[in-house]
Amino acid sequence: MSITDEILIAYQKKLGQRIKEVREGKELSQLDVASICDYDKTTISRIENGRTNITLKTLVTLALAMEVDISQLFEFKD
Amino acid sequence: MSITDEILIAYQKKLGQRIKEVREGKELSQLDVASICDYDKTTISRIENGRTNITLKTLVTLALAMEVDISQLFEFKD
DNA sequence: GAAAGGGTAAACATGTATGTCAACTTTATA
DNA sequence: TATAAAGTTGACATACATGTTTACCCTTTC
Repeated sequence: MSITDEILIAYQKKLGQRIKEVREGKELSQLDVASICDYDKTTISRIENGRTNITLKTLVTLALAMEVDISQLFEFKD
Repeated sequence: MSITDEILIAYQKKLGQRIKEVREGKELSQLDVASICDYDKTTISRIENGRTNITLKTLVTLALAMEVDISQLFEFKD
């Protein structure tokens, strides 16, 4: 486990929290977002809990589903 | 090739251009960044040319190497 | 011309994100 | 209690990002 890996996991968690925050702000359930994205709810849960090294494609899909800019998903502290 | 895929590829290209812009602003070559990240220069070239669905880990690594916030990498139009 | 630096590209291996399903917990509501 | 909705987790399959090597194209500089 390198330092970069630790930073990555911390970042995954913060991004997941931010995605959850945006989702809840739009009053959407994980299942709502999953269904709009045509993802399984498992995927949304994994992302919000910082258990995945998310790809740009997934970020684009989530941002479209929640009607926000991707840059807004990166608007968090640290 | 779905509409989402087309949006993704357009996004990959814009992000790649933005990464290149930031790198050149710091007067770094692709090889410089690759060496700091411990990546092969092939990887940097693929990313800047929008040929890869980049992961968060790679974004974190590039941002650390170029000493910018990840959010700055998403600061481009559209 | 030759050599070196910067960038691009194809091919293959490996690791892992996501797809998918099943089972579980938690919370709310009746 | 029980019923349902929301969320979590584990397991396995598939697709693809990245690691790596090799080879190539441009410039520039000698």
